[in-house]
Amino acid sequence: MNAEIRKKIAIALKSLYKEKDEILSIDIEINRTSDKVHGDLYTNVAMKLAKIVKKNPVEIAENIKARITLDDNIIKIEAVAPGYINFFISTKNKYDQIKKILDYSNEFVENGKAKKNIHVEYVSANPTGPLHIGHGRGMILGEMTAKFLAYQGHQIKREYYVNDAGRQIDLLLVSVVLSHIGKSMHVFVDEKENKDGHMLTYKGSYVDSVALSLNGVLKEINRELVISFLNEPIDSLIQYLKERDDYLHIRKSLVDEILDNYIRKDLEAVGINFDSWYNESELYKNGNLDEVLKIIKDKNLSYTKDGALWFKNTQFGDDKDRVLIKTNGDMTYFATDIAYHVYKFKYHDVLIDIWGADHHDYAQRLQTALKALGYDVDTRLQIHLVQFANLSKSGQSISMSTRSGKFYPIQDLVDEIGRDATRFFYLIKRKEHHLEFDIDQAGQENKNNPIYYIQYAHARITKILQDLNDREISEENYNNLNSKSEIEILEIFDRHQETINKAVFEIRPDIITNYLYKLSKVFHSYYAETKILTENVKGERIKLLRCVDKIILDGLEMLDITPMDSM
RNA sequence: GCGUCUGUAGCUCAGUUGGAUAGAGCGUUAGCUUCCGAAGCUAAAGGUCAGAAGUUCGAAUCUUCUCAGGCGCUCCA
Repeated sequence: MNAEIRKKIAIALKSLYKEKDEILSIDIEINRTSDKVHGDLYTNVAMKLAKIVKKNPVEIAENIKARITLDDNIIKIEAVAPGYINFFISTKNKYDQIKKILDYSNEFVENGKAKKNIHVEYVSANPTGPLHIGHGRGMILGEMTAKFLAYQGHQIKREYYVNDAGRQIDLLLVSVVLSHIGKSMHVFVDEKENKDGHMLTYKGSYVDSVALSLNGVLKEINRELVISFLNEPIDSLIQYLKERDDYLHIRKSLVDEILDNYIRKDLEAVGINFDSWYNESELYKNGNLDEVLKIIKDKNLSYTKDGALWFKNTQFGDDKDRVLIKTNGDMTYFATDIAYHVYKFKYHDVLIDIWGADHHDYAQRLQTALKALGYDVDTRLQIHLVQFANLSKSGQSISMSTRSGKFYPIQDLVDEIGRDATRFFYLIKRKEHHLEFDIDQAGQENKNNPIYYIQYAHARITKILQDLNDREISEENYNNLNSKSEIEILEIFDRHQETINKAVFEIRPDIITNYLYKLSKVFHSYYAETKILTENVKGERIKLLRCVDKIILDGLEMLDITPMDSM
């Protein structure tokens, strides 16, 4: 409808101001009125024009109005102060929405738009323990990003980057070794000195189970020798482990154990899927890392100082230069991440990283480095930062640390409130906003819980359609759909297409959660005031319900949430 | 201190590209079951859109400053 009106106005403008390009190129906005008194749609184009042609906006509005003819759809036009042009749309047009919605399917592909090969990386939590609720938001938003991009018609690869070669793995390894020799609670001297109470080793109870599973792999480790390292800084023990012939084998077993028994299961519980898993250690093996470091050196983007290799970040506006290779020879994440992205660039048009907002600074650093290496970062790399979720339970905010073992596993959340509520609540707000996630509310089975409320709408409709059986249904007479809530529902229908499209193209699942909630609200209201299964069931009402149900089902499918026919 | 995200009702949030009188839910208060699922519905009260200035015919929306909160500012990841 908007497009039709826009076209009519454009024609009117052309006849009014044929010679002026400035006017003809003006963006004609058609919006929904906030009050029915003003009709259904309005445009402010006359007020915009007033500035250009220096005339009274109401007069302009009148002129435009005079050049637009009424038809089946537009039954009345008015030009009012301070310059709005209001359009009154026929009920016939509104009822056409019902057919459109019943014919609709989740298809969004815009013709003529270039389809790209896009790599989406998300979660990528260190394989050092179970995933917890702090990972939840990035997990689900990552999955939705990939899904919506696929809806847009792009070719998507969803990848989990496994940091299987960094220091965290070595620290976890030490923790497991300690458990293996029965010294789980040991605290190293450098941990004791750590004033902020920062643990180096992992203290979660899962460490003991992992140690148990790795019993065979660890059996060659000499208990007495390990104990002799306990009164030294932790790096002495790490050094010893790294020098062992079986180090790589042990490390791989450890990472596999964590991935297979924890992370993959956690992801499965929430319904997160990956096409591929890429190991950081690959970058060492296949020479990508060395290659990138060589290019950096050749381009004179690095220098050596204090025994470390530094990237010249300050040349590109950063506060300070950043270390690539530490004095002890270890790579920083910065170095391996550059190599990983260079690798990804080889095979994909666009890279998307879904990261926590705490990586903001780091994101810029990485972009700077890749730009310096000559990549078109502005068009080919998007780093989506996801703000933190503050989860609370019983009024208490939950804080977490994998290291100290104090965390709330995502598995527990799923067990408690279910997979679908978990997904829904993480999606309720746009990623740029902080999210308050009240676990008590998400677990409730009443109207306080939006996902429950939406599911309930679907269940009620399902029940009615089931009970319909052999009842007599009258032919649809859409003119009867004129109660307050029926009109309201029709208006929500009218917004359907643009809402879903906006959600998909702006990658905003929150728009869908919101829309479904509003629709459900009006539906429940309608349900309470109108009895559907009367003696002679009105066909138009059944059509209306089918539409509501279809929108809910389509929406839930987009969010990968399972509808419940009964609850 | 610097960077960044945020600030709308007691709480959690919508608010379309700047448009007409600022919108929900929770909570509070008052009501609604011979009837399709009351796991629900209706209504009332509740606002200096953090504050100030600016741009504009018009600002919750744009600009600047101030204040408050989250996150980051390691040879951590």
